[in-house]
Parts: sequence; structure tokens; C-alpha cells
Amino acid sequence: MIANEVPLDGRAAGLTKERLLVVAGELFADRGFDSVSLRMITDRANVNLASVNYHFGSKEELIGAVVDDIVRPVNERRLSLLSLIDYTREDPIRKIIHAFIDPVFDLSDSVNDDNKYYKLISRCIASRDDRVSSIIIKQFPEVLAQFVSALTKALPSMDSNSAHLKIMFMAGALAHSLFHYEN
Amino acid sequence: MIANEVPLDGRAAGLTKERLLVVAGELFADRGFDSVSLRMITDRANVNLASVNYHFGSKEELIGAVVDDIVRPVNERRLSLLSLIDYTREDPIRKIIHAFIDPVFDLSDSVNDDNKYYKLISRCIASRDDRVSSIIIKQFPEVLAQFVSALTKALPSMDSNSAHLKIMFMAGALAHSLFHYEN
DNA sequence: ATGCCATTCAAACGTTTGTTTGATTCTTTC
DNA sequence: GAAAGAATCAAACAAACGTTTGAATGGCAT
Repeated sequence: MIANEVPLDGRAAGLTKERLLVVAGELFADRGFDSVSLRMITDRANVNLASVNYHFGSKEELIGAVVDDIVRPVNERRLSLLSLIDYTREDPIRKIIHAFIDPVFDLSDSVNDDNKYYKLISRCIASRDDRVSSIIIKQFPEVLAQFVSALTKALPSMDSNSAHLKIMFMAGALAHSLFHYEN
Repeated sequence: MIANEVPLDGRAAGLTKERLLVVAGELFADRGFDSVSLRMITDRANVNLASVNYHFGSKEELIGAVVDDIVRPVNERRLSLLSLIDYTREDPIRKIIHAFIDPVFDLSDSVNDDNKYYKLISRCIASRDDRVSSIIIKQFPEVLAQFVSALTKALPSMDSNSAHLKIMFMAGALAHSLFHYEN
């Protein structure tokens, strides 16, 4: 009576959907998005091949879900840290840099087996693949703009083009460091 | 009589082989190695599909040939510049850095249409794809070792692990800058 | 127990992939 | 000019891809 027309989404455990996200993330991290087939993913996850299209619609949307799951919390934490900066106090630039970099390393080790998230994030940053970048591009321009704005606020003499380049440079160095990080 | 059993390799012009290398390089730079099919390449090059396997043996070996053509001269110039450094004079570190970076920009503009070589080199550096890295890995460890050695020579207080990381960091920043460089 | 609905499953779909084949064309050598 | 060999071509190959289908399964409310 109270709620009979409620959708009741998370019906039956939802184990396979979650397992797909985890396994797909591991494989994408290790081999890239193109080289990993749905059959590799479903075999390793011990689920049926069709479940990818059932739960996500397509491989492309699976990639989007995996990437989004990883990138979103990092970017949210970045903006959160950035908003806390007091530009009247000392060394705001150092704090800006930390606001960009630290959230990547805040991922708990249990979730980051074999540096999975490091590899995955760096694959996203380094990718010029239209499908991936169009997914990340939804979030990153906002983040980029905020950091450019923060940098010009901390260094009024710097124009925004220059700030833009410096943030990208930092992102690239970070991505590469993550990508080739071992042990 | 003089030479009847001589192989005479470079027989008929070899136009298609060269055209394959050029076109494949352009496409690999823009879309990555996996996403480009042999049919894309041969169509754009106006050659027959089978010519790839005829001239190179396989797609993998074509990738190897394309990458090698681009990376080899850059690395050779790097080592050449590095060997010229006089460590008793001023600012050897700056020269080491320039020895690593400058050769990338020495590529003539005519060969580097649409930043093709920038994108391609950065794809190689950023790639964890086994096929590509196993090709580059043949050259790069030597280059890396030489630069680590140079850096520890210029900065005796630095251990080789640290030097190693710094070179990789520089390579990553360079790759990312090249990759997202427009105009 | 029955009907309902979300989920899982094996099997097949049509494409596209890299590769191979056998005939044909062109160039070179004697 | 004839024989030989390298290079090109259209066509087909098997394998792998993402996706779709229709039946089987499971739990839940009635």
C-alpha cells in the first residue's frame, strides 16, 4: 500500500553488473579499450556474453561507465580541494597543484589492485580515442577551467592561455608517471 | 657475367612500399594502431590490400616498420647530442635536457604534416601495448640508460633510480605535450 | 500454486578483421 | 623476343568482433 508502484531498481543483488565493471576496469587498464573484447571480459567475470548488452546497452557504454566510475570521484575531490584554497594565505600555487594531483593517490589500495586505477586514468588522459575523450571531455573541461581560473587568480600576471598549457603539462606528466609506475 | 647471381633487391621503384609507410603513419598517428585496419590504409594509399602482407609480412611488422622509421633517427640524434656534452663546462644538465627534447622538434615540417610525427611518437611513448612497446623497447632502454648515466655524471649526488624517474617524467611530459599539441 | 518480470543463457546473426591464394601484369635479364 | 621473377590484383579464407534473439531460469507478489 505504502509503495506498490515504486520501481524497486536494485532487485536481484546486481552482482553481475558490478562484477562486469570491476573486471572490465582491470582489463581496460592492462590492455586498452580496443584490444579487450567482450568475450574476454565476460569469461573472466564468469557471466554470460549477452549480459554486457543487457546491463549497459553496448560496449561503448560499458567503457563510459567504467571510466566515469573512476574519473568522477577524482574530479569531484579536485574541485572540492580547490574550493578550499585561501588565496590570501601563503603558497596558493602549491595548494593548487596538490588539489590536482593528490586525489589520484587518495584511492584506497584495496580498490587499486595492480595500480589498476592509475593505469586506467592515465589511459583516459593519454587517449585521443574519440569515444573515450568524448566521455571524459564531459567532466574535464569544467575541471580544467576551474584550475586555469585558480592559477590566474594566484598569479595575476599569467594569461589564461599560459595557465591552460601549464595545467595540461602537469596532467601529462602525472599521467605518464602513473602509466609507467611499477610496484 | 660480372654479377649474375646478385639479388638485386631494390628492383621496381618500390613506390607502394614507401606509400604504405607514409599513409600508415598518418592513420596510426590519428587513430592509434588498433583502430586502423589494413583496408583503410590500402584504400587511402591506392594500393592493393594484399600488398601489406607481401611487403611487410603482417600488420604487426608494418607497425614495427612505421614506428622504427620515426623513432630511430630521433634516438640516434639524442645519443649523438648527448655524446657531445662537455661535463666540465657550465650547465650540463640543461644540455642533457635539450639533447633529449630537441631531436623531436628537428623533424622537418614537410615530413611532419599535421604533427603526424609528434602524435606518433607520443602514441609510442604512451602505449603499453605489448606489440608497440616491444618494438620501442629495443631502442629506448639503451637511450634511457645513456641519459641516466649522463644525469648521474652531471649530478653525482643523485642516485640512478632517481635519475631514471626524472628522465621518465621528462619523457612523459614531452609525450603529453606533443600529443595534445594543436596548430 | 500461479502469473509476472527481471535476469541469465546458449546459439546464431551479420560485419569486419588479418591473411592467403592463384591468376595476371609488368620489368628485367639473357 | 623469350624466359624468369617480382609485383599487383580480385577473390576468398577462417577467425573474431559486437550485437540480437528466444527460450530457460529465478525470485517475488498476488
